[in-house]
This record gives sequence, C-alpha cells and structure tokens, in this order.
Amino acid sequence: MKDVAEAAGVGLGTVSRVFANQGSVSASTRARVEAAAEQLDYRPSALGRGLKSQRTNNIGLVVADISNNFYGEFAEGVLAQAKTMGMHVIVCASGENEASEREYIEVLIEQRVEGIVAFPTGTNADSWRLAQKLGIPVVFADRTVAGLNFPTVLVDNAAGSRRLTEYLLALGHRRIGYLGGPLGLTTASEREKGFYQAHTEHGLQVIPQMVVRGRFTRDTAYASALRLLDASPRPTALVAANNVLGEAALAAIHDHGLQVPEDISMVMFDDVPWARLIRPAMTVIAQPAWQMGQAAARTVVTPAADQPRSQVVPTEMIIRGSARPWHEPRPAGAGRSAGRRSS
Amino acid sequence: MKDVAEAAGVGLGTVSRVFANQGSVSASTRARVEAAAEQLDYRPSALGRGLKSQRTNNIGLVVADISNNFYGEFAEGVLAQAKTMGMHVIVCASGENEASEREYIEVLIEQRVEGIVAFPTGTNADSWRLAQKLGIPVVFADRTVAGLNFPTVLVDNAAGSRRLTEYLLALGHRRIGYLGGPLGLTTASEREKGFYQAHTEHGLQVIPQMVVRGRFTRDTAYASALRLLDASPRPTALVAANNVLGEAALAAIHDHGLQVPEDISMVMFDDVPWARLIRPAMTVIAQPAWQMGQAAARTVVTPAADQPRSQVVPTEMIIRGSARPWHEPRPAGAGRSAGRRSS
DNA sequence: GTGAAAGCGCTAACAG
DNA sequence: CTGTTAGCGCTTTCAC
Repeated sequence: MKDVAEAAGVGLGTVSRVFANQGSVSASTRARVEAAAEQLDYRPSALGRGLKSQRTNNIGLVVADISNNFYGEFAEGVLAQAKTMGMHVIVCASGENEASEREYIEVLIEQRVEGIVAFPTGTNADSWRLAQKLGIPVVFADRTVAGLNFPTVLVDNAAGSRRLTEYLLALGHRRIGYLGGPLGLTTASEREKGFYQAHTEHGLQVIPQMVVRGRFTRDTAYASALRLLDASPRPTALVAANNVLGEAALAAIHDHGLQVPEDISMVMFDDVPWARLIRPAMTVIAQPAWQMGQAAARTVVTPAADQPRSQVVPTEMIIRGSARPWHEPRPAGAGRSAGRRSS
Repeated sequence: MKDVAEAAGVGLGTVSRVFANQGSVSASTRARVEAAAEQLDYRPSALGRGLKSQRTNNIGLVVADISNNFYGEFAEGVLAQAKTMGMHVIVCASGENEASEREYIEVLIEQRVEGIVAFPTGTNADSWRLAQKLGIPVVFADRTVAGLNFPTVLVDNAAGSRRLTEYLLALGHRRIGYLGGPLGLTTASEREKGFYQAHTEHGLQVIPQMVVRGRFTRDTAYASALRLLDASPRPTALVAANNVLGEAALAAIHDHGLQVPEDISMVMFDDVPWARLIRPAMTVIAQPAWQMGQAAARTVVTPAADQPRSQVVPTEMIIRGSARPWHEPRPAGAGRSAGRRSS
C-alpha cells in the first residue's frame, strides 16, 4: 500500500479510503490511486485489514467427511450463503474424530473466524464453550452437544425414523433390522429412538439382535450391515440410519446374493443421488441439506437476536420402490425366506 | 498477548517465545506464562502472526461443486494432506462459472493464501498469472488453462475415453452416443478426442448426431442426455464423460422406460458410489480423486524444485456389467431397436 | 479532500 | 534468559 501511495503521490490514508470505498476522495485522486494500484498489481491484504478491523470475514465449517454427499450438499449451501454475505469458508473434516475436532476448533479460534458451523461429534463441550466465550458464534447442524444450548439447525430425527419404521410395520413387516450409529451422536440416538417409538406404538417389541450400531463412517458400516444380515432368522426389512449405512447395507445385501425388495425390504435416511438411481429406487427420508447449510451460515453470521434459537427443518418421506408388503409365510412353509409376494 | 504478559509479569517477547516455542525460556517463566494464558483463555491470533511473518498457513481450493462426489473425494485428499502440513483450507465453489472463479482468485490473493489448488474453468488466464506473479503457487487439477504452463495433476483423459469407447466397439457397438462437456474444459475436449481416436483406429467414423455436449453440471445434463436418447435411430451404447452426465443419462434412460444394459449399454468416467450400487454395476474409468487431491496439496505447498512439473496419475478401467455385446439385427428385422441378445 | 500518526497482535533483532 | 523496540499492512481519528 505504501508503494501505491508513493507511486500516486498521495498519503496512505487516501489509498485506504479508495480501497475501502469510504470517506471522500476526489475523482481525480481516486483515478490516480487506482492507476498506480493497477500498475503495481496491488491487492489489499486481508491480514492487515483484519488485524486493524478485528474482522476476518471468514467462517469455519466442520464436517465429518466432505466426500459424503450429505455434507457436500450442506457445504454447498454454506458456501452459497457465505458468498452472498462476502464471507469465506475454512473447511475442516473431523472424520468424526473427537481429538481432530478439538484441534480444528483451536485452529478456527486462532484464525479468528467470525463464526463456526459444525456437525459436532458430541463431545468437546469445553472447546465449544470456549469458542463462544471468545465471542465466536457457533451453530450446530444435524446434532447437538450435551450440556450446550447453542443455536442449531436440526431435523426431527426421531419423527423421521418413526415414519420409516411405521411404513415398514404397516407393510406387515415384523422383523425389522435397524442399522444405526453411535449413541453419542444425538442424530443417531434420536433416530434409534424413533425406531423404538414406532414399535411401541404398534404394541410391538424391538428384537434386540435386530439393532446394530456402527460408526457413521464407511470403514465400519459394512461389517455392521453384515452382522444384521447374518442374524437368524434374517430381518425381512431394514432401516438404515444414514446414507453411508444404507450404502453399506445395500452392498452387503448384494454380496449375499439378495435383492431389494424381493428378498428384503429397505428404507433409509438421506436422499442421495444413488437412492434415485438404483432400481427400484429407494424409499427415503430426505433432509434438505443445502437449505440447512444455507440457514446455518445465515444464522452464524447474524447472531440470533438474543436467545440461542434452534430451527427444525422439515424432512420429507419419499416413497419409492424399495419396500414391499410382507406376510407371514404359510404354515406349510416353503423356501428359505419371506416377502416374496407383491401386493 | 499484552494481557498475558502483564498477568505473568513478563515482557511481550517472552510470551511470544513461549507460544512460538522457540528461543529459550526458563521452565519457571514458561509455567507462569502458561498459567496466565490458561487463566485468560488466551489464544494467539493468526492475523497478528501472519502479518508479521508473512505466512498464513492457508491454502485455497477452488472446485466446481463440492457436492459432486468427485470433488468431494478430491477435497478430502487436500484436507488430509493440508492437515499433516499444518495448513488450513479455504474452499470456494465456482459452479464452473468464470466470473465467480475470478472473484475467488481475487479473494484468495487478498487472503494471502500460500497456494491455490484449482479445477480451472479454462479461462481467467490473466487472474491465474497474477496470482503466480504475486508469489502464490498454483496447481491445477484435472484440467489446464490455455497458455498457462502451471503445475498440474491430471489423468490421461483421452486414453480413458478411448478405452471406454474401444471396449464398446469391441463388443460390437457401431452406434455409440457420446455425452460430453464444453470444449473449453480441457478435460472435456480430451475425453471427446479419445472417443474420436477409438473410432478412427477402428476405421470407423463418428456419427455427428451421436455427440452431444452439455455443461458438466446438473442443470443442463439431463436435457443433453435426452437429446442423445431421442436421436433416431437411438444409440445402442453410450459413453458419459463424467459422473454428472452419467447420472443424467441413467435417469433419462429410466424415464424412457429403458434398461441398462438390455436396451442400451453404458459406460462412464468416475467411479462414484452409485456406480457400484446400481444393478448391474456400471463399467467406469476410475480416477483416484483422493490421491489427486493429496498430491495437488503437497505440490502446492512445496513448490516444485524449479520447473512447473505436471503429474499424470493413472486411471483404472473397471469392467462391470453395464455393457453387453451387440449384433446387427437380422435382416428380417423385428421391433424398434437392437441389442437384445446376450453373448 | 487529504496527510500524518497511532495502534490492531505478533515476531525478531538487539540490548541487557 | 528476558525486556524493549520496530514494523508487518491496514484503518481511523484528527488536524489542516
């Protein structure tokens, strides 16, 4: 900037005024400054500005895995909203790992971001509290952290899995497998709760071996799915608590030489692209990931009036063809399994 | 920091030394400083440090659409590598839009990032040149920009689509549709070139109506796919130049009441999750997106010795079940189309 | 309308 | 080993 000032033969302040576009500068001076800047390829430094103004125009985004379509859509929403607000986004992938998450929180604090949107692992309450204490607005997406009353953008997880389960129950299924996540994640525990609720409402009991929990990540999901399929007797239908688990379940089903929905019915959370591409397409609870990201970004930069306010966005159940009615096999029982009849 | 110094009863320099972990500080002083910092919830400011040291430890990543699994995987690779190097990543989604890309380049320059990894739209050569001139290493991924000899991480696009096309040709197909991207993207033009090469090598001519170009984004892909399917006679097989186009093609095929591979064979670029989940699974050219991201991030922070060096990563053709042999229908010609026989 | 000067938080060089 | 000081690039009074 100094160089520009010298080249234009003006003071530092004037150059600053030209670039900050405030205060008043005569047209001719402005032109001279701009010419000099152009000539020198000058670009203002966000560091200098940030240091002085105590504003970075940066926000942090902490997701588990950006290659997961759900987070990807969400991130697109955050990015889009950030762009309209002149904000930039530092993205961190925690891998659902608590230590990693804590490190990233520290990083973002040091970066003096003006807000953090995160899918929290469920722990690190102290780190989150610290960020807040240091004046950084935090918005949680998809999940919450025990003991922290932060603004959140959530979906009604319990209702979602309840609807999925009820749908299967209404179809006649009585041996429904549930592929869930670690209970430390509120998302996982709530979805599991919905699964139980649906059973209870129908006066039914959940069969213990029918509930299997893995991590919400690719590495362990397949093994969990296998465990469920190897139960004896095998479930006639299956609820997957998110798209990663659903993907693993479908792969495991195929690897067992089974077909959906002929041999086993299946439904899941998340309307990812492949849910629409497989035949028959998968019945799902669709979460508006992009809008959630947008809402979270908006909330985080315009700190809610006073109270930590939470918003619950609606989900939509999209019925497609991955589940079919099930009837108790005739006593004169035939083949190996069930669910062969269409309605 | 000043507060910490006062609270600990030491000078600024000492506090700095404690946190930068260099110079020597007596154990007792260090302890006192750390206690004071702890007490005050002090966290060093990356802005202050950055301004002084002229290093931000930030890099920029410019992708088209982070919700596209290919970019998502790539981004994961970048993030992972960045983490090991103590770097943080500002992610920008250009939406394949040139003006947007230019803005982001400006932003990243102002942010004083220490490197930019980008999937360039193919234009904005001047902006890229500027970044380089200002001392910011730039690495292009997947594509290049005309007139710019920057380091790149590429795959052999022409070879990939050539193999895909040859495979179809070897299966007997003679009316192969090609769903490609805008020729401004080197990725798109090279893949299209490979399609032509394969035909030429077989002494065949590409049928003009069989080549359709859309953008590499969701909005127009479906319409392009439709155009191809509505050609008369319809292609007996189809090459999609990336996963977005492939997704659109498959959706269009389904919407036409057609099946893969019974009614039409299909192959594509990108081994996305759904390619493995559909039945039969899709034959693809797999690009090692994660590794490409990792390599790009590594390259961008450790500027290649001297020369702009490019690396071409290997692709793998994974043959699955989405294409089948085709034979000319018997002269005593029957129904509407072809490709009904299996080998 | 414009220049000069102070200071944001930090590091590095230099005394002590 | 530690305190002091200057200055990174910018904005923002405050005079003129």
